[in-house]
Amino acid sequence: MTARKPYRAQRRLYLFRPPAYGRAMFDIKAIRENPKAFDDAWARRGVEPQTARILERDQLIRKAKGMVQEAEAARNAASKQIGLAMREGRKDDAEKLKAEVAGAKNVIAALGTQLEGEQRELHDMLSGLPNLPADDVPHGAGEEDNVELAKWGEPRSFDFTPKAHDDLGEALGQMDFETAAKMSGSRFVVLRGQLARLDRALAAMMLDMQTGEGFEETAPPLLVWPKAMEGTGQLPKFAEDSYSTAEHFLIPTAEVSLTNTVRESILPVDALPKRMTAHTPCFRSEAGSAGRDTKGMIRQHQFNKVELVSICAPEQSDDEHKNMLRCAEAVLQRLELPYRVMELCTGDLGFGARKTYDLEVWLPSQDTYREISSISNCGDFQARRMAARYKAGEKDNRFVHTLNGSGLAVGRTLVAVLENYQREDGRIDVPKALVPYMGGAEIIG
RNA sequence: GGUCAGGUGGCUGAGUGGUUGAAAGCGCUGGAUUCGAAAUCCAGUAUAGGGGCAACUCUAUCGCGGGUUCGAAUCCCGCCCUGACUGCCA
Repeated sequence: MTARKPYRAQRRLYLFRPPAYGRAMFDIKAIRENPKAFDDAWARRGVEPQTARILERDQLIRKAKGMVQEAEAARNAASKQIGLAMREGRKDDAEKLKAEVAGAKNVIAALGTQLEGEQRELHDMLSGLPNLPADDVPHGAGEEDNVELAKWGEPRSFDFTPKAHDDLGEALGQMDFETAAKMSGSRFVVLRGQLARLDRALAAMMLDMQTGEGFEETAPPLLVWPKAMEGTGQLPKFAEDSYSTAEHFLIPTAEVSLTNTVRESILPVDALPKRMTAHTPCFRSEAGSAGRDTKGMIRQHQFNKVELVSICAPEQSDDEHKNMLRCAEAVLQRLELPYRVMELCTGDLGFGARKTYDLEVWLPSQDTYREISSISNCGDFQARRMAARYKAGEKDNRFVHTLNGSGLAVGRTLVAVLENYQREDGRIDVPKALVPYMGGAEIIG
C-alpha cells in the first residue's frame, strides 16, 4: 500500500483557484523598462533568461486588451443609444443598433478568449518564477557556497562518545518511532513523559521570548486554501511537498498563515512593522528528500515550530531582517547551544526569498552544524502575490515587504538539547533557562 | 450540515434591468468667509489596468466566479462570508 498520493486532489484544487492578482506578481512595468536587470538577477540563481518570453506575452496581452476595450467601448455606446431609442419609441433604430452590438460582441468574445488564454499563460509563467536575489547576496551554486557570518559558543568536548538524539531518546523510553510508525508510517514520532514536556517547554520559552520582543502571539488556521499557499509561494511549484484535504492544504509552516493575515488589505503606515509569532505544527511530505535524515527527529512529516513574521515598509525590511535574526539567535544563546550564522548564496535561496540567514546548531553526534532556523526577507514578492499593501501617502498604495523566520524549529531544538546536554549515562541535563518550564526538573531520565 | 435573511464607496445608507462608478448623509482634503476659530458656502474625495508628453481618455470592478440580455448593482446558477433558527459533535 502506498500511503501518500494526494496529488490529484492538489492539482484539482490548484486549477480551480480564481485567477486573481496574477498580473502583479512581478513589476511588469519595471521588466519592460529594464529586462536585463531581471534576467541578470535570475541568472544569479541559475534561472534561464525569462524576460523575452514574458515581454512577448505582455505585448500580445496589451494589444488584445486594447482591441477588446475598443470593442467594449463601442458596445457600451451603442447600448446606451438603444436605451435612448427605446425610450423615445424608435423601435427600428434600436434594432439596427442591436445588430451593431451583436457584431461588437462577437469581436469581444473572440478576442476575450484569446486574451484570457494569454493572461493565464503569463500568470503561470510568472507564478513559477522565484524571487530576485538582493544585490548583496553572495553568488553560488548551492549549499557549499553559503557564507559563514558568525560563530557563537564553543562545541563541548566530550570525554565519551556522544550519542545521537534518537538513541538517547529511545534509551530513555520517551521517544518512540516504532509506535508512531504503526499508525502513521515513517517520519513520525511519539514523545512521552519528560521529552513530550521538553517539546512544550521549549515552545513556551520561545513564545515568551518572542512576544517579549514585540511579536504578537497568534493562533492561526493550520488548514488554508490554495490561494494562501500561492500567496507565500508554496504553489504552484511545490504542491507535491505539501499535504492536502479535499479543499485545504496543511500548512508546511506558520509563515503561510501569518503572512496571509494581511492578504488583500491596505494597511495604515503606523501599523507597520506588524510583528507576529505563532507556535504551530507544520506538515511536510518531504517528497524530494527520500533517504535523507531518515533516522531520528531531524526530518519529520509533522513537527512544531515557533514562527516569526514581520510585515513592514520597504525601507524597514533590512533592519527588520537583522532584528529577526537577533531574536532567533537569542533563543540559542539562552539555551547555550553553539551555533553559527550562515548567509545563503544565490543558489541556495528559497523560492520566495531575496535574502536569507540560516542558523545552524551544533550536533555532536554528527560532528557538524545543522539548520535550525531560516530567516528570510521576501521583499515584495509575497505581497504582490497576495495583494498586501500599505498606505504610503494619499493616493499612494505600495506593496509591503514580508519577512519570516523560525524562532525556532522546536523539534530540532529538542534534538540539539538532547545531544549537547547528554551525560555519559544517557541522562540529559536540562538547560538552566529551561528548568522553570520543566516544572523545576534539572535532569531528564 | 439544513432552512431563512443579508453582503453596495473610509463609514451609514438609497437603489429590483437603461447616461448609476453608483443618490443622500457622515468623515476627509482644498478653497471662500473670519483677526483666528466654530458655523456656513463652494469644489474635490475608490481600486486596478490600457492609451496619451500632457490636459485627458477608455475598460473592468456594487462579496467572488459564471450565465441570461442590445444593456446587470439589479434576473438565474455555483461558491465564499455574516446573522437568525436548527441538526450533529470535540
